[in-house]
Amino acid sequence: MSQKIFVSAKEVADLAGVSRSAVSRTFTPGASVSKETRRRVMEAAEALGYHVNHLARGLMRNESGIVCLIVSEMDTPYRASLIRAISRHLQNASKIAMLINTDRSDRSVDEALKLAISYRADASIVLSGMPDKSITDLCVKSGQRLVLINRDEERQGALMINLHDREAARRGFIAFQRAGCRSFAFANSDVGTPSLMAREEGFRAAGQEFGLDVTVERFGPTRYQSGVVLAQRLLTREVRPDAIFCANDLLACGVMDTARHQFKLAVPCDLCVIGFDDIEQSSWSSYQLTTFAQPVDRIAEEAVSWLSQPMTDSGQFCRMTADLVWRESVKGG
Amino acid sequence: MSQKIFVSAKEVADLAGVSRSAVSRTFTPGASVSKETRRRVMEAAEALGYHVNHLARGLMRNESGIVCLIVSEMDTPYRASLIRAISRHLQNASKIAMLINTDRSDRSVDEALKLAISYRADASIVLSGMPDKSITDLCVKSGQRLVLINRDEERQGALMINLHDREAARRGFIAFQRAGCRSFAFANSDVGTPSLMAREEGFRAAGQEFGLDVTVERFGPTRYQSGVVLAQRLLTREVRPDAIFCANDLLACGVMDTARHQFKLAVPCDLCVIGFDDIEQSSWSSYQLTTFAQPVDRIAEEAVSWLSQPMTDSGQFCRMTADLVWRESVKGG
DNA sequence: GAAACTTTTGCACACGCTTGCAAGAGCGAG
DNA sequence: CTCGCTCTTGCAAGCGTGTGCAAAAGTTTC
Repeated sequence: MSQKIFVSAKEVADLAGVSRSAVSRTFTPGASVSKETRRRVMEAAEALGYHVNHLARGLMRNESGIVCLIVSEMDTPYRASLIRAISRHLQNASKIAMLINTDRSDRSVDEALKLAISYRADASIVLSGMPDKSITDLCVKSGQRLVLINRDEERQGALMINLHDREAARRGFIAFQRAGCRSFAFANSDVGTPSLMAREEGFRAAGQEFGLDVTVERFGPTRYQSGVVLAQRLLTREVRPDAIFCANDLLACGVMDTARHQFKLAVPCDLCVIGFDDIEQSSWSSYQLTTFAQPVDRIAEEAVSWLSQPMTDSGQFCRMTADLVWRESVKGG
Repeated sequence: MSQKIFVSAKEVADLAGVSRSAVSRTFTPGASVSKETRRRVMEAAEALGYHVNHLARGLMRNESGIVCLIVSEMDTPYRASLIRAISRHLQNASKIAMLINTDRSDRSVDEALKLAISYRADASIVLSGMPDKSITDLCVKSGQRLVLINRDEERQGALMINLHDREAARRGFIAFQRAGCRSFAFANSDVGTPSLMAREEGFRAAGQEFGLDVTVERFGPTRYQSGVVLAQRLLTREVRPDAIFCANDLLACGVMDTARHQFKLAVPCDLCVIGFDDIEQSSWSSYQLTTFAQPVDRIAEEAVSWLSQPMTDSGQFCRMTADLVWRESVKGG
């Protein structure tokens, strides 16, 4: 191990000819220091390359400034853009994001939260998986803030951010109807994430409401390749759907590509497609996918601003609506 | 501010009826504790929900376990997958990733490194921008490890990971020639990142080597939309290129889409395209892009494993080769 | 049973910082 | 000059750990 030799407040104090407290106060907003002392301290700090040790500060203040982001498959477009938005908002709030990768297993979300506790994170934001209740209770009991995004299960003391998934799916169904579609399908992954299931149920319920059949197909993880398989299954049915609602844009891209290249179908003429998330690729001219946009920036803003609000004992729900972005994958926008 | 009340080693010690040192040793691998004491400590810790305070431990050991990832535009596919790979390798090495977003300005890379120092990070990995020499010197002097990925500028005491960009570009040129192309172009962004410029120069040099003209166009950030503009400029030239090497896959996607949809060109018949990075989208059937693959996982592995190796004074270079992934965007792979 | 040795344990200090407290410095009013 | 006031400053305690040191406990050997 390399010997680290960071410069400490003591050294700055010695060089500036003041006490350690003085340099501490210089770097503490709102503390009482004279103009002159501050100048000398800053000068000495600059010369030595001094930077306050946030670890020690966190230890004293009982507030580390660290916020853990717990996420799997973080290279997925939607996840990546959410991470980006959150990290930006955190930095604006003078906090810092710690990234915990939970790719390995579902249990690893619990491990992640323990890590968050170990680093005395001020808060944790969970984007993937669902932690065990005993762990979230421990977090909350320890005074950590906890935000669950698209998890849709109640946890005491946490903020739960969700979308109106069911209602969005219903709006999607109606859009298909307006476009003159007659045979409706829902393409889902088989991971069973609450928000994905809510979309499926919403779409199904809409079918029931209008007395129309909905075929549902589920397969694999929520990725492009699953979309390929789903399209192959759906488009070889005896009655071929002319409308497919995909649980997410990645699936939709796979579905569209397969419909076009393998089945030689034209979108939207032969097949209408709607997705969910509004990832960047959906706007590319190969797709021009009509989709529901996740309000990524608002989610990030809501999550971060909640972190600095006074704690309430009960859990708090925050439901946002996903706006439908009209492009070319549905007839007659 | 919420009052945080984490349980400390003292409380565990009291409950277990041992000294505080005992519990400290229980959680220190290789320390001397009897089987019996360890059991009682673990029991008490479990009951109270105790977790070692990594902040305090870092303070004592002078080793925080934190590694800063300094990156802008982290929702870009290549960046996102690199971040994912690095975070996974870090966790395997019992370290934790701190994510610093430098979207705002180039100066903010320096700010990011100062933040890394403040949190006494064991190391920083720079994926975007180029920090000022005075800052990197301070990092190294403080005993921090520093990894620069695709930055291609020497820094004392740092590990610099780069690809053989020029050579790859040359191989690309030859592939175009074999495919029977006659009019060569290079599509670049105008951000001037060293690795992007190296690819451009390599391609240019190859043209010179074979006595063939290369037209170069630069525009905007390194994104899809810039690819659209670049295609529009290149494909309206009096002599239309039939081979375009794109500095990266995102540009290539924009170029391909525009060539096909706006100019009604067939790829690869009318136009051959090569990209760089091998992002996921390149394998989607709408693109089937022939491209040079960044060895993302090897980069991450190399970076992380270097962190635990003894420090050398001089900088260290690590050059990897990008393998050409043959798909359908060049004739006759 | 005692000596020689190993293993375990508690004490106390150190890490770098914040902050309450009381003493000091400056200053205008009387 | 002295009193009372405000603004600064240093002292020292404390945050939750790790670890060297010496004492205590346990184990082996003769």
